[in-house]
Amino acid sequence: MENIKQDIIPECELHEEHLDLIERGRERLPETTELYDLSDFFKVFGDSTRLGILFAIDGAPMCVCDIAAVLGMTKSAVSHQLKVLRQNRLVKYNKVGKNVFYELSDDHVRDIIEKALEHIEE
Amino acid sequence: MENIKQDIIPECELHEEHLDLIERGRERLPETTELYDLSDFFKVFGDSTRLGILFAIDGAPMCVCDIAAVLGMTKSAVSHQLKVLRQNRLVKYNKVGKNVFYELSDDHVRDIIEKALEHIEE
DNA sequence: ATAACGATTGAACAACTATTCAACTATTCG
DNA sequence: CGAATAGTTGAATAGTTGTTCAATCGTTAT
Repeated sequence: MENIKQDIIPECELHEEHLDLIERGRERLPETTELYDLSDFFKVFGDSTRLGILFAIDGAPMCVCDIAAVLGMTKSAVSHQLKVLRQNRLVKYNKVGKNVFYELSDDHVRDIIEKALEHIEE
Repeated sequence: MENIKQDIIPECELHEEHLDLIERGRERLPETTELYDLSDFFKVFGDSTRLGILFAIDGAPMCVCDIAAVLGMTKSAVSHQLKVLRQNRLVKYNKVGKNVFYELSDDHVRDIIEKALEHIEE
């Protein structure tokens, strides 16, 4: 019975010829931790609820209740996602009485979303 | 027995006062489909394997086998992620004999990643 | 033809994520 | 104080996602 071909770290016939190509490819890779930070950052934008929140508060700070009203969601669901946005420093907040008003932390956020929209609308 | 307070679409005491705020928030929201397209787009970047592929092939086209060697992964795993990148038009490919060479589809991709890196490195 | 190789694919499984529900904190107001 | 309101949080659940494994497709070479 034959040894089943395992797919581990592969070397194709061009491997020897491509050794320097592979080496240069490896050099272009950021460090593992940076790669993870970067993908984590994008993950935050990869959810329509969180994006919705960012669009909603872009321009005028809003309280959780109003954000929830805009999106048609529960306060709880919105609050959970606001926590993610807070942890990633995409929003800042301001407590006034019983209400907490959220706004975009800076213009960077807007920039990134606009770049993506440009790419999509092609 | 009391009616348990449900959290449905909420109206806080400021609701009346905030009606126009909420209305303007709603106007800032893109259409639902656009919001989904946008978050789907970001989801593609929200995975370190896919980002790794994009960095690896940035500058020089590479075959699947070599990309796998750079990342230390199986061809299968890489191929699955290349499929996602293809479907989102972030890479284009070129078949040469038995090999398939992948490269970035345009400079937009680089731009978006750089913007994000700027934000992270703060 | 048939064997070998690069790449792709579908199914299965494990890990992760978003929403819901219920309980809880903090602030205001009677 | 006690009741009401805004918001947060943890646990549970349902849905999604990434990798592995095995099989398959397409091209090249014998």
